Amino acid sequence: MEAHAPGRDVSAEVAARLREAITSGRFMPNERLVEADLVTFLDANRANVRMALAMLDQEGLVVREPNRGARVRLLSDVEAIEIAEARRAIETMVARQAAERAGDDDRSVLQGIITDMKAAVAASDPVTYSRLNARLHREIQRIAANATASRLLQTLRSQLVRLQYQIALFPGRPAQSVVEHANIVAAICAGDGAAAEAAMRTHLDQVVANIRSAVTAARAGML
Amino acid sequence: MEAHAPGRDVSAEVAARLREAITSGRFMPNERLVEADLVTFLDANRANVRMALAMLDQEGLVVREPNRGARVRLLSDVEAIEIAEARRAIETMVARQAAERAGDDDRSVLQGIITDMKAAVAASDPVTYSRLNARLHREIQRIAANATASRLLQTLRSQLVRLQYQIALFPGRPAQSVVEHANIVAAICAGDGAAAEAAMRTHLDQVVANIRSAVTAARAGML
DNA sequence: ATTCTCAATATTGTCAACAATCTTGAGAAC
DNA sequence: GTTCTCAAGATTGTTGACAATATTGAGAAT
Repeated sequence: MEAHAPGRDVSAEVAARLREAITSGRFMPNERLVEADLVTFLDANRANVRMALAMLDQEGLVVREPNRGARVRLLSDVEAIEIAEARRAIETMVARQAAERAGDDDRSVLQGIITDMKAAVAASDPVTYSRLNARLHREIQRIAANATASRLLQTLRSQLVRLQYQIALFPGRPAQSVVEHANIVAAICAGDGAAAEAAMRTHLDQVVANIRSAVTAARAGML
Repeated sequence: MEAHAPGRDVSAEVAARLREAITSGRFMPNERLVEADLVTFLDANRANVRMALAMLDQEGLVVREPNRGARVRLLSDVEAIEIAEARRAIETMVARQAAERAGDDDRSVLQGIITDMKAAVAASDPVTYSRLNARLHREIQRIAANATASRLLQTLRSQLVRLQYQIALFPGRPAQSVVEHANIVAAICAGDGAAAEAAMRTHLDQVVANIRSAVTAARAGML
């Protein structure tokens, strides 16, 4: 009857490590993921590696072909845009729910992030800004308290990390983005669900447009 | 250099069979999924059964606990509603895209389904109606040509099949539903994306409301 | 030089045995 | 009668060997 150690699910943990490796760029898109190599890299046995690959396949981060192994999934242009559009559809709903459910402490957290964002923009610090950006979206999800939506958003976003990086570095993008974020926070703090949804949509319209630019730039061989 | 048989992925196929078994009600929510039993039921080896369970866990149809095996996931009330809300967010977008992309042949297909729906309602045939309902939503997805959204919708809907059944049998529901569907189709055929999105939202607002009723009814022990 | 063949290698897929953990039920202790 | 103990059985987790398939590269044929 002891407090029993977590008893973590090994294959899920292996999958988490592999996910992190892929999203952090340790493996490139289309790169082969050879099971034997992953066994040593992830410090796991082959059965768990295979299960992890199956999960990440289901998740859309990896593609498997029978008898030919797994590769990091390479997104086509249209897939990248589709994913960004799906994210927009879900996250606008989340913004509305956050506005309906935010408490006083939640509001001050959000406003604090906006303050830090403005400082980061003033200091021309895109790395810090990118981190605050991620944190703001996470906080909004937490406030919305919609676990299903959060799960969907996490998988959608993990498929786009590489592009997100490039977008955050678009010249002038943070300066514009911080205004959009401030509008979202203002609407949430006012408890105005419709306004929060609209502000989030405006923001994510920009993100979708930027991804369109990014993929056409990539197609033109500029990356 | 021959045309090489598909070379189907066995674990994916096993997962598909198990998914079908769960969504069709062969296994009840919370029912234990013992690996040895699944080996005989699915005619597969344990390695593939375990991979299938991992995939369906990732998909949200199954829950696994370390050293305690897998069960059919039992949705809580809030989870069921969250899933319906997420579906609404995605499918309204799909309706808009379908309106923007529908061709003449697409329009006639959709209108044909509406005609059949009216006939099914007139004949008080909820089973046929339910089938047409599923078919209409599938056709709209096909027309929208958004593979990512279709994939998300498929997994979301698979988690709700049991509830969907009950809702289709709500007295008077088909008669109301057919009007909503006709409005969606009219907007799509008119190429009016905004109207299609609004009509789909109206329709799915009803679905969400019905799921709220269904879960509260279930909680009251009426099912 | 190019293409073809095919054996050697690399890699994935399957399987069964074993280990680790959990669950059950009969009997002991109270 | 109820609770506790713990051994037997049931189930999940891990490992290694083997089979099946794909890839590679050197040499043959043209």
